[in-house]
Amino acid sequence: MQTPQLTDKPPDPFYTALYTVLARVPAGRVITYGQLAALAGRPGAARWAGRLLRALPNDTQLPWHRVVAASGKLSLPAGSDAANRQRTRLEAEGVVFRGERIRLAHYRWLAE
DNA sequence: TCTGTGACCGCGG
DNA sequence: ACCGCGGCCACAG
Repeated sequence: MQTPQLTDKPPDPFYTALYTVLARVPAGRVITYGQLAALAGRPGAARWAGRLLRALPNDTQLPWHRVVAASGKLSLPAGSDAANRQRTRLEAEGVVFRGERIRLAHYRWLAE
C-alpha cells in the first residue's frame, strides 16, 4: 500500500459528471461550455468547464472538439494549432461553418 | 487576504 | 452585428 501524497486534492465528483455528459455529445453536434457545466450539475460554471477541457490529456478519447462558445465560435485562440485541429475535426463530422461561426442547428439540439 | 487571469456568458448600447 | 461590462468559478502568486 502506497502512502497517499499529502498534496493530493480530494477528487471533485463533478469531474466525472462532466466527462460523462461530454462523452454523450453525438458527432455532428456541438455543445456550449455553459450547457456542459449545467448538465454536469453546475449551472453558471462555464469557466470551470473550460478549465477541465484545458486539463485534458492530448490523447484523450473524449470529443473535446465538440465544445464551443455560446456565440457559436471556437474559444481557442484563432489561428492556433489547437483551433485548426478543432475546426478540421468538426467539419469532418459534418459540422458546417458560416465564416467563423457554427450554424445554429448544430448547437440547438439539446432543447429536444 | 487580495488581485489577476482564463478553452465563459448574457445583457445593453 | 460588434463591443464593453459585470458576473461567474477556480487557481496562482
